[in-house]
Amino acid sequence: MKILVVEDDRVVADLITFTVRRAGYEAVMANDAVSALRRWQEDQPDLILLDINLPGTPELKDGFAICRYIRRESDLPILLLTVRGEEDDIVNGLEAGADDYVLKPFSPRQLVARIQAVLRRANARGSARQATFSVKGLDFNPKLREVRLANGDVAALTSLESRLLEALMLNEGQVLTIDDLISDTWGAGGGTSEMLRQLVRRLRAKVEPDPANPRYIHNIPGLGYTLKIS
Amino acid sequence: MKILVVEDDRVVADLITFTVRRAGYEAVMANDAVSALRRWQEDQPDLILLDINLPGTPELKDGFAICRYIRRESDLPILLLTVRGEEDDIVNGLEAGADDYVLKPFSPRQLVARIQAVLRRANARGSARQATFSVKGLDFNPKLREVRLANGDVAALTSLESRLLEALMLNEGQVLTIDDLISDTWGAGGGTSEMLRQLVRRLRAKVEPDPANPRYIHNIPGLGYTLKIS
DNA sequence: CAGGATTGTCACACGCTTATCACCGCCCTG
DNA sequence: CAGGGCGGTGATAAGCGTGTGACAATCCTG
Repeated sequence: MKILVVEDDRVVADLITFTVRRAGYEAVMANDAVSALRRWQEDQPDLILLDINLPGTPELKDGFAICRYIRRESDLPILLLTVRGEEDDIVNGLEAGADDYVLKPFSPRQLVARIQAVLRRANARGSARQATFSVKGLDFNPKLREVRLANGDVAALTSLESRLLEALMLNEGQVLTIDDLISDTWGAGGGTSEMLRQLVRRLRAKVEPDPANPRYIHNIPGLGYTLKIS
Repeated sequence: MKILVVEDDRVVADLITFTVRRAGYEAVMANDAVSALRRWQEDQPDLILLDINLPGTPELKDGFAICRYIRRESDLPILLLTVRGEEDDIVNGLEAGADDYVLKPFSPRQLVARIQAVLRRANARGSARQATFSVKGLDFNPKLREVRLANGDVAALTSLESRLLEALMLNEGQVLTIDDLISDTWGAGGGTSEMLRQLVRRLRAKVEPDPANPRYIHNIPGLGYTLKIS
């Protein structure tokens, strides 16, 4: 179990990492918003301890933004660190998608208890949901970023390909517009339609038995793409 | 947005309904398991606030049973009300299919925040369901822009064909004038009657078993077209 | 630093969609 | 019966969206 600790105050951060490590978790640290997102993507933690008050760039002003961003991308459990008395922070944070909160200052035992509770909850939630999407003939494991094709072959996807396929599989049978797919894959205002076309092409090359006659990823001219069988 | 509040303690129940109503939701109350299921079926709420400790019949001993039952039947979001300290309840409830939990006693704002969070998540999940028109022998999915014919064939429609068919299906049995159809398909002041004739022709070619003797799309001379069977 | 994988950019060709023109048959009416 | 409105049919060309190939830029890794 890996925990990402996002906290700008070095002293508090060290205290937290010490605590969680003693409780048997692996700890990764980040001291501002940007490095937090970076660590999140690279280290793939199982839980995030997120300080609300963060120094950061204007567009990622505070922890709420990170909260929302991460919540859009995954169902990773997020535990907020808030200062006692700031109830607005708690409400805002929960609205932004956080799972629970811990008041600073906190006792180590309390912190560990919350972490365990949230992890257990996420576990219950996740076991109900499927960790691996599968459409007929296509098994997709987003964590490993692998698809098992109908013929048994396993194809490794790149990060972008994986995101695109996940977006398509989450909405199997319904049409996603170009803009939807772009923001799902690159984030808000990230990519262009040209980039999407290339990405679709590359994903098809890995996933479709005959990329020229797609069986899964179909284009709806003027609208976007959809994932369906045959 | 309608919320079903299942809570046996009259005082707590009143407090909850007061809170959710002030937040702009409609509230329906049930004070035991049986009436909860009854309200669930009759009032078709959008979310259920479910107290775990309920007095009830043996086979519906507690909230978990209701949780499982409702979860089997629908994907209605369920928010548990649990007493602080009973952590087992939370885990059991989440495993039984609940979406989230709120600890009693709770602050009104926290309750509302949780409700909004759960609704947002359910909304993202449920938008996957597709609306599909169907007239006898014709199944039309406007999102995918495809029709399944009586013989099982699936025909892909173009953007304009899809709009025309949608207009016709929305007004099945009624006569739509040329101008109505033009503005429905091309927008205000967009097309000509000649263009409509061509479009009808192409749509018939895809949808009618015998385009020369239309079974679905009929012309009413001097008026326009109508969609009806045989 | 080299080399590969990943990702972004450009250019082009094909195919489908759609608009427009032309023609024919039908019904109605003067 | 002639003529005109109306609707069905065919063919054609313009236009756009999409697929594709090649290449450059970037990131990551040994």
